[in-house]
Amino acid sequence: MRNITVYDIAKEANVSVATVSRVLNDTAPVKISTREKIMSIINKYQFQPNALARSLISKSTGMIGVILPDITNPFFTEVFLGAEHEARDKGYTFFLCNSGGEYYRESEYLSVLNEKRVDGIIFLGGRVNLVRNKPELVKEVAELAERTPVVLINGNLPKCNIHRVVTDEAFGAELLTQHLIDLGHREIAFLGGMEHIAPTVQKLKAFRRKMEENNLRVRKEWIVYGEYSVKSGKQLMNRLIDMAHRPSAVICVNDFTAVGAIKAAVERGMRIPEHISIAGYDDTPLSTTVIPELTTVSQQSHELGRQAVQILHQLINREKIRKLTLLQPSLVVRQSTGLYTEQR
Amino acid sequence: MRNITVYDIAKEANVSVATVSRVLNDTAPVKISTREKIMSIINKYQFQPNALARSLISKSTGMIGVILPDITNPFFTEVFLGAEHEARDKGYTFFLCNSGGEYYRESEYLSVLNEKRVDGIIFLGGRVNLVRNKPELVKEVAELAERTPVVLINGNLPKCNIHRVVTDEAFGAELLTQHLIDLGHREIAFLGGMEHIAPTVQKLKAFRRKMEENNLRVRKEWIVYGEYSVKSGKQLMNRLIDMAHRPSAVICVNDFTAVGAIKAAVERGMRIPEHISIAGYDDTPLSTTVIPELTTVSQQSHELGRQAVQILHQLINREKIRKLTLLQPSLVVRQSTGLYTEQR
DNA sequence: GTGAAAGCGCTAACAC
DNA sequence: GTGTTAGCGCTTTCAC
Repeated sequence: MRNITVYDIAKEANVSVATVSRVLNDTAPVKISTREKIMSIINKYQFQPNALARSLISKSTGMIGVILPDITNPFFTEVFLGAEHEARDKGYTFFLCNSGGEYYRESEYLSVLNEKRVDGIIFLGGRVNLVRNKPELVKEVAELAERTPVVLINGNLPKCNIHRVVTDEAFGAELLTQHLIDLGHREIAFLGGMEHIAPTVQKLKAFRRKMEENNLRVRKEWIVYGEYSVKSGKQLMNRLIDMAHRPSAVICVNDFTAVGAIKAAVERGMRIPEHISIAGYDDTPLSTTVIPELTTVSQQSHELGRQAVQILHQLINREKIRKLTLLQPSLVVRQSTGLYTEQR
Repeated sequence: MRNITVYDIAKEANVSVATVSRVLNDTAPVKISTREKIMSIINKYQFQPNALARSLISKSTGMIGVILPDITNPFFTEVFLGAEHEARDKGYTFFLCNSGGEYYRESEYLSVLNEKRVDGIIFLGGRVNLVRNKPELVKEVAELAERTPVVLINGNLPKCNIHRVVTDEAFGAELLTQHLIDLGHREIAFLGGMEHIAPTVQKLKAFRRKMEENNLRVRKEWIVYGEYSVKSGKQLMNRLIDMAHRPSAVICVNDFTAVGAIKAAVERGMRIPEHISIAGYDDTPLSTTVIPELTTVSQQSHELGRQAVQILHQLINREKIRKLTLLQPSLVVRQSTGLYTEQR
């Protein structure tokens, strides 16, 4: 069965395709009787105009591409939800591109999104989180950004001047550090994350600064790099526990890592926060799921997504808009951090 | 700056658009020297053919729509990952449609996916999980399925004969029930889920059957409906704990609910599994994150997604393929269930 | 109010 | 091997 088109509708209604198009788009007055006739035929066949053909002319697809490293991480999932929420009444739909953080897959997706002529792109993780980037990787995005609106979430690309919406991750880390210091902790460790990933570096730097400000020493063996997973958090925490001298508090690079750390500590018979305070970062749903509930920093993930779409929308409509949107993170104190005690 | 097209390439290379198209698609031999000339111009301008125009002709977009109720639930996220994995080398990309389980939004998405002429649709949750469905809701999907390949995951639509890939949820519930009985439990409760949702009904029925088989009584106040969230699990468990007579084991409708149940029990000073055994369903990443780790049933979520894409792919290529693909769930015993003890 | 026809960017006969 | 041309399904001037 051939697909039904405006021509079929026009023919059956004894009008021209132009008229059908007019009622479809309400783009010019049509005599009420002919409009009704056309509508009834449209309904009869459940006719829906081919969006491809429309987009070819209108040069807009109503599609937004989202490139993110890991759909399995609730942080990204929350960002997506925020984006989706904002996009609802604006009529956008989403291409979800799960890059796994691999650059070649990011490149592939960039290219696909371009071919499919998405109206805009939201980019998270992977190359936009690199401390020092490869020129080719940057160039790919920069060139695409000249044709298609792109916004980076919690990331950056050198010399690119691409629109960004970011939370001040350093500030979040400062909040956390100060919180622990206020609780009386003087020996604090930093767990997880990779040395070449910008958000990690920023947090770590802020942590160090805050410690210094308070005349507290940061032991270098208490800065342990790893990944961003529960598994990694567990391993790293075990390493920490095995040390002759343990910290009384631990800041983890994200909630996943913190949960892993808690698991390791509990398995080794420690009580949290009595024996050790553990803090996460991101305030994912996971943080209220775990026992004890996690003290963490809210990145306003939902809001990040919302704002990104809002900016994209303005960009698509050729409105001028500030390049940088900064959101303030906030400390969320729950049960996994407590007053420093001798009891270790 | 106007968009660059095959015409621009053709002009600069002193050939016709047909030749450009030929090198683009490798659809006919082209003299090597002209091919090279064309390629160099393509590279020079970073030309990428407009997929919209291509799709208009080829009648295939390489896009698959995924409608699911909650991107925040790791079960769906794992299914998506499986789908994405299978789709990689097949060249599909995904429209992610988060319905929130609301029928009107499902309808909207169905309509959008149709207009955008996706090559196939994967449908999870919402209306395909209803015990008794509304004809309009069914009709929408059925009609679309005549034009576009559709596969349902863990769902069904009456009289529709749409392709489905499902896990045998009843069998999973039986495994779980038997497991608890084998541990010596005789008083078991069922927590969470809604009365009109098919997967829940199936599990519950299987639970009852298995109990009967073992001459065990199912108290009706121990079957408590609710939702599928951590919060709901917590509430329901608290209700159970408040009862004069408590069960020694609890089967939860999904992992979220089980985690909530664990939280409630722990907060009330109970130890798991010493005081009460708690089991989940789905084997989401959450189940290894919680303390104690969750005994649960694996739905093979990743495989569900993989198979769905595989079937879609065959459907798209007009291959004949069985309507029903059944996956066997498997019991995953971890720490949250244990031998029945008097200690309560 | 309505129709004829051009054109969006591409592919695929068909001709040479 | 390569060019001409007719669509794919729609929107949009420009006439009338």
